[in-house]
Amino acid sequence: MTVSELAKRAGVTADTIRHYVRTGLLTPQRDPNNGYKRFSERDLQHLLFIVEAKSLGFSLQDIELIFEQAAQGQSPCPQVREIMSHRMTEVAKKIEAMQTTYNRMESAMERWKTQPNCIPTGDHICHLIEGFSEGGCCND
Amino acid sequence: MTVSELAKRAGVTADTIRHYVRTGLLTPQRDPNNGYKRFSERDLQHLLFIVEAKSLGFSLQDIELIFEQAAQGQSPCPQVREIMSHRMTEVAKKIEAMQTTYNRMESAMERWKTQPNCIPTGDHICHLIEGFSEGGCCND
DNA sequence: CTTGACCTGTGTGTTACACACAGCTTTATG
DNA sequence: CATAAAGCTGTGTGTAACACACAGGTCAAG
Repeated sequence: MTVSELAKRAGVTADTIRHYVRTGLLTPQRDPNNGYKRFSERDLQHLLFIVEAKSLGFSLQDIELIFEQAAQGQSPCPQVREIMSHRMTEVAKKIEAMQTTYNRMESAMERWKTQPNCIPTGDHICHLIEGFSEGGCCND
Repeated sequence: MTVSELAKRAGVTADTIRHYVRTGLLTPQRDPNNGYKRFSERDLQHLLFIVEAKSLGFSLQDIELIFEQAAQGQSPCPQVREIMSHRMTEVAKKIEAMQTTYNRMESAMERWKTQPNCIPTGDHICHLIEGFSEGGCCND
């Protein structure tokens, strides 16, 4: 398989695959004629694994670790469980942070409805943002 | 002010400030004696603006745009409103995607409780992940 | 054989900083 | 005053996971 054939079969872009090859997650052979990457069925299997693991929140580094474990004939399952709980708390934190930001954005938008545009005076840049926490407005 | 003094007054790290300087968001003078960055009160004001805008979901590029507008004496407010609504849909999408991932993670963890560890056979890498969507288990 | 369409590998850009590191400053001490 | 330790500085580079640009190679049609 070439890069684009593999990409089509796995539902990812060719660039994604190239990225995985560059970082060593996939190790295709090379066509001696033109230097093109040549992928096997096993490579496809690995790629599908990557896609699924990513959808479960694993990072590419996590996945590389799992591959290494498995390549040594060792069960990656204990690591998988451990990494997963790490990632879960991480993701939870990120969601919370983004939600906090989103809430701030909503309340800003709400307040801005009643605030006019203002011209920078040199003392301030944009009253919509500046002193938003304190509730100031350019016409106060 | 030096970098670290400014950092302390704004509650950010010195590296953050150095980053803003490198990208042109802050433009301190230089101490002719030692080449150190020298910040003014106006720089502090700009930095505080950056911090606040970031907490409202603006990117550094957005903020640079706002600075440019204001520097030309034009009101950045219309742009600010427009960018904000862009960013809000972006953030909402991200939150949704992460929430989806999180839900998948939760259900994976739940299912894994009853699944034993398995040893890679060459046909598979980790049954916990592989075929998770189909509900397979290494002992099926 | 040539034209055009498509595909390839490699190099670089993206976001918002954190870290490493050699060298300069400042402070404490003798 | 000399010196050594502690701290601070600027610059260079690394991070995650790709996307994009681009010069050149490949393939089918004519």
